[in-house]
Formats: sequence, C-alpha cells, structure tokens
Amino acid sequence: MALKRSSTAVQVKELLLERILNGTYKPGERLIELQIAEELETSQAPVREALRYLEAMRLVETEPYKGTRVRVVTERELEESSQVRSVLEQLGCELAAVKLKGNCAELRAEAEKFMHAARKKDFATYSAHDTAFHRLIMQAADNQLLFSIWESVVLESRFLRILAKIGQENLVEFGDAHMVVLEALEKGDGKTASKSMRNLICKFHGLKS
Amino acid sequence: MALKRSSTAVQVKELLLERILNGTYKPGERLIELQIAEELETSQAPVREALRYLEAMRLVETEPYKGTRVRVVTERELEESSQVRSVLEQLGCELAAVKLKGNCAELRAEAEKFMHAARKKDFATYSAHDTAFHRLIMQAADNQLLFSIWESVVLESRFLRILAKIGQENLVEFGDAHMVVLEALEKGDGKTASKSMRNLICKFHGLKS
DNA sequence: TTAAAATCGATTATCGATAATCGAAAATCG
DNA sequence: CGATTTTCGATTATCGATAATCGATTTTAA
Repeated sequence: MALKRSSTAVQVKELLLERILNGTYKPGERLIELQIAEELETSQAPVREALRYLEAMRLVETEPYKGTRVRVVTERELEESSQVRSVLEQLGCELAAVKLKGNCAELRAEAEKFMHAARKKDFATYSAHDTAFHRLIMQAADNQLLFSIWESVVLESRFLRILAKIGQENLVEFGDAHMVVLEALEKGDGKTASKSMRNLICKFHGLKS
Repeated sequence: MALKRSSTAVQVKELLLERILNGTYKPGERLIELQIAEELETSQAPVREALRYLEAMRLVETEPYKGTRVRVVTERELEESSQVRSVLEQLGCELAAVKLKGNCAELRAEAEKFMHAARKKDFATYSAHDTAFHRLIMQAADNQLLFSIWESVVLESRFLRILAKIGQENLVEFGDAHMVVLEALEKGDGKTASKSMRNLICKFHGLKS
C-alpha cells in the first residue's frame, strides 16, 4: 500500500467540499465546527483547518466569532465567472488544438450525450456532459495552472443556474454551438476553436458584447 | 474604532504571506510551526490554520508529518502563468476600456515611471510600476473575480524572474509596447487595447505563438 | 411600560498537553 | 565492516480544556 495518507484536516475538507458541491449544504447555510467534529468523530482543530482551506477556495466565508457559512454566489458573480471562463477557454482551445487534432473521439462521445440530453430538456445530464466536454479540452491544453483556475471557476451547481437562464428551449441550439468548436479542434484549428468557444460562452451565458 | 478585528490565524497568514512575497522566506524554505508560534507568541493551532490558507493559495506545499515548505515555482509554471495572464489581461482591457476612456492620467503616471526605470535598467523599480500600471487596468475592469484571479497569478517575485529573461537591453522596448495599450484605452478602444496587451505579454514573456 | 444592563448558552478561538510520525544517529547482528 | 534494527529528538497532528465573543433572553431601573 504505497498511497500517501492524508491528514484528518484534508479528509474533512474533501468531505465538506463534496457536500457543498453536491448541494447538501445550501448557499448561506451555517457550518458548525463542533457539530461537524462530533459527526466525523474528530476534534475541533482539524475541522477549523478544513474550513480554512474552503475559505481560501472562496467556497465559504467566515467572520471572527460568528462562524462559517457556505458562500452565496450573486448573479453578478455568475456573470463575472462567465466572462472569466470565456477567456480561460479561449486559451484552452488554442493550446489544446494541436493535441486534439484528429483525436476528438472522447469529445464526440460527450457531445453526443449532451445533445441527447438537450433534446430531452434534461438539464442535469446536459450539465454533466457539457462540463465533461469542456474539461477534456482544458485538460488537453496541458497548462496545469490554467486547468486549476478553470476548475475553481466552473462549478456545476453554478452552471445549472446558467442553464436555467439559457432555458430549455435554447438547449439544443446551445449544444449545437459546441459543434463548431469540436470540428475546428478536429482539424487542429486553434484559432477558430478558441474564437467559437469564446463566442458561444458570451452569447449563451448572456454576456453583453 | 469600527474596524473588523481579524483572528490570530488571519494575522499570522498575512505576516507569512508578506514574508513569502518579499523574499524573506525563500522558495523551498521550511516553515516550522512551533518556531513561528513561539516567535509570534501564539500557539501552534493558529499557525497551522494560517498555513492551510497559504497552502490553498498554492504558495506553500505541505506533506503529512513532513512539514511545510515555500513552494518552488518551476520555469514551466512561469510560462503557464504568463499564458494565463495574457488572456486575463485581454479581458481586463476589454472591460476597462469604457471606464478608462479619457481617464488615463494615473496610467500615464505609472508608465512614465516604468519608462524612466527602463532607461536606467532598474528592474525592481520597473517591476513595481509596470505591475501598478497593469493593476490599474485590472481594477478598472470592475470584475472582482477576474481581479482576484489575476492577483493570484501575478506575483512580483515571479515577474522579476520574467524581467531577467527579457533582459535589461530589451526593457525600453518592452515598456514602449505598453504605450499602444495606453493610447487605445485613452480612446476607449477595448479591442485594440486587449489585442495589444495580449501580444505584448506573449511576445516579451517568451511564449511560443 | 420602555430602555438599559446583566446574564446565559451556543459557538468560535486559542491554549497547552499528548499522540503520531519521520529521519538521523546509535546500537546490534552476522 | 556493512547491513539491519532500535532509539531518540524534532516536528507534525490532534486532543480536550478553557478563554473569548456574540446574540437572545431575562432582569433591573426609570
């Protein structure tokens, strides 16, 4: 067994992170250190350390002596994140084009799944596969810093809010817009892929041009 | 006194952060919790919490039972950060152009200072004012998320390494390239400003096109 | 009766002690 | 003498206790 063990604090962080991401903890919800410690059968200190991680990751906010809450993401911040995402993915497409040229089978598989979900107006499935599509591109970009920033900006719960604004009736059109990106990447055309990617994010996420 | 007090852990974090940023702690240097606790006359727990912040900010790295070191930034990561920075600032210029139209006095003041430093081949002064110039733009973009990501990517110690690679003989030319951005912003021309900004970062930070 | 002061319980924040781990040095073995 | 095992000191990690703070409730004073 050569796996590196992780500290209790890291394990608590990852559990709390999972609960925040999957909606178990709602935006605004209070996280009580001693309750979490009791539930997880540890002491307060590792829980506090876990919360420091989450705070630095901007997923929770803490006020001295008042405790920690899951951070509420405003509409403004949603818009800001779409703006940032659009340029991160522009760069991602540029960098990934060489690697993905002629190698888009996985992208196609995800696109097929989200197009299927779009036709069935199934947001959750759409979201999962759309995100997987984008993740594949960002991973192919081979820029670790870019990928970790992208991951911190692109959270599925927030994407579902964006999808709700796009609306079910526009889901097929939104999914379709990804095909331009996919075909450009298949041809290794980073310039077209990056421009199309940025356009589709700006257009469908409702950004003013 | 209406100022919000901060916890000891936050204060320790900010002190350690300052020491990392100003080079007091060198890359690779070991941070010993109990020593820091003794120096700052606190107990170990707030120091550990402070280190969790710094770890999440990717400024230090920690292994269970082995301690914490200031993270060494590889050449690879430097390049990655320039790539990311180039698109963040592309977006920053686009968003800032409206606000900065006809309002570039502060930008000009900083540009004058870094040009003066470029002619004297003074890296440190160049760096400070070049960074201030960029910060003014990124603040004018009025996108908080973009700004905080930019801040986490753009660290002065790392910029000095980039300047060293640009070389003293190219400093004036590098500084001059900012003038195109400045004049475009003065005219409110976000498209030209963003394109020029991205070009100058890519060109002078040595990115393959 | 209303406003101000005091109290209280829940929670956060830190303390200092103890447990756990690691790597280097010392001891032991063949 | 080299290899292996054991010991030890420094440090990390967690524990459980105590101090500090907050907001709600109760008590007191006018």
